[in-house]
Amino acid sequence: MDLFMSAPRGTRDILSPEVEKWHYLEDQIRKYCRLYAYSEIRPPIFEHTELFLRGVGETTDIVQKEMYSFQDRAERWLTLRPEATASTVRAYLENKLYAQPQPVKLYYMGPMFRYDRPQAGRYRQFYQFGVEVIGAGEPAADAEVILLAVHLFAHLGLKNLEVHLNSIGCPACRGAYRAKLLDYLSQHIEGLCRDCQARYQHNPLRVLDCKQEGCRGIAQGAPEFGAYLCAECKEHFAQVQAYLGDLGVKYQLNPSLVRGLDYYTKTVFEIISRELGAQGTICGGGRYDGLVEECGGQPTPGVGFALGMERLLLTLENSGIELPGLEPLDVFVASIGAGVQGPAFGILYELRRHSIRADKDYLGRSLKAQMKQAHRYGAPFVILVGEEELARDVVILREMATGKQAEVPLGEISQRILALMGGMEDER
RNA sequence: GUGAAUGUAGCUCAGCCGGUAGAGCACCAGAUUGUGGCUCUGGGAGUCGCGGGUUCGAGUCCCGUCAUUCACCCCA
Repeated sequence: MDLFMSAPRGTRDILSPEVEKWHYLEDQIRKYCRLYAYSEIRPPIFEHTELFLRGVGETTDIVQKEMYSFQDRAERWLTLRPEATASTVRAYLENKLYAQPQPVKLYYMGPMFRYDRPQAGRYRQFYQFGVEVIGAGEPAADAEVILLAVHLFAHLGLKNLEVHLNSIGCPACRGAYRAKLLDYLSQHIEGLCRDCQARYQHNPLRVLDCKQEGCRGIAQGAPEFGAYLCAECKEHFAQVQAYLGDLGVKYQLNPSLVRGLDYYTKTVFEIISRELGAQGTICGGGRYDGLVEECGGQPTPGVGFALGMERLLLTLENSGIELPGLEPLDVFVASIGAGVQGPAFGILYELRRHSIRADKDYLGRSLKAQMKQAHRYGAPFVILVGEEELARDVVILREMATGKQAEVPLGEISQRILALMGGMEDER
């Protein structure tokens, strides 16, 4: 196939019957956001590149090698958003949301873009749902955000998800810990893998998360961050855990959970599925108390998460959870003979005006073929429009399940079907 | 960015030591001309991912390329 005839690498088309599952998920997500009193924000898909450099952090993998950046005709540097927290914070400042009652609780849903090697559960254009609570530094806000995700997952029927929790402290205590860690690692530098020798330079905390045999051994002996958290961070983390514990949210402490974005402070968490292989993180997030200030605002705390829609769908599928698919048709209108096309089309419109989901054949096919089509669409009723009947101002109404047919006057079609559909509702 | 596997009809796949492509499902049509689900019969379909090489001849061997998948990396 010619290159231009296939979607770019790491992108794809989402079609029925999959798209109906997306609709369902999106509906449930909106329902839960409403329940938790979050309002939607729809930031632009691209932003000034500078926003991500400052917000996400110059040393992160996202900024260094995964951004889709380009210049527009006026030579502005723009970037397709790789995540939406930076945009949300920008919008918070630009729209002066700090002047509204705090905290501001927002959610977003939409495509993100990262130039990365595609893999199961990893795309270059992928969809995230995320929430942000800006203006609340209390541990309860951390707990609420985690609870929202956990609650939603439970509602969708997911079990056996792991909530991993850690605290990476504030700039003050992280600095102190970082110094200790660097000191320790410098004594074992020759034992680290090549990647970790690089991490030692720009993000030593990540060494703790390395999966290489040698690095793991060294990480085992590294000083524990927990011991270096300042009093405030320690107390904050303890309260987050207390809230979650009181609500019965199961979680596990994971000291090696670091996360790759620069803006995180204090609480970080991931929700992981074992059904996904290597890309097991469905949901990741944490607190970012320095980000608003970094973007030019007053010091303002924030906490949130992002959830990968494709990974969520994949986990649901691998867990054997069936999501609602394509809705069946209510009525199929079959026409017999070319002369009745006009009246058949009129009846179709009449049904639709009564909110009855209906369709007909458009290829001039045989009645037999039309019946097959009606069956395939799952229509419980078929209206047969024939010349003989039309001459007497009636049509035939066929109930597919039983094969029973009856003549119905033209003017009573919709009411008759609505009555029958109501009857079926009652039986459920 | 690194390593590996895969790439044949819409879908799932078969195709032996190289000899000019097959099955099932799906789709379409028919089985006394105005009726679905079962059955039967027939039909349309593929430049064997793309490009090059070896060979008398390549889906089958070699190289490149693109894509998918898996692992690394990273994260959603």
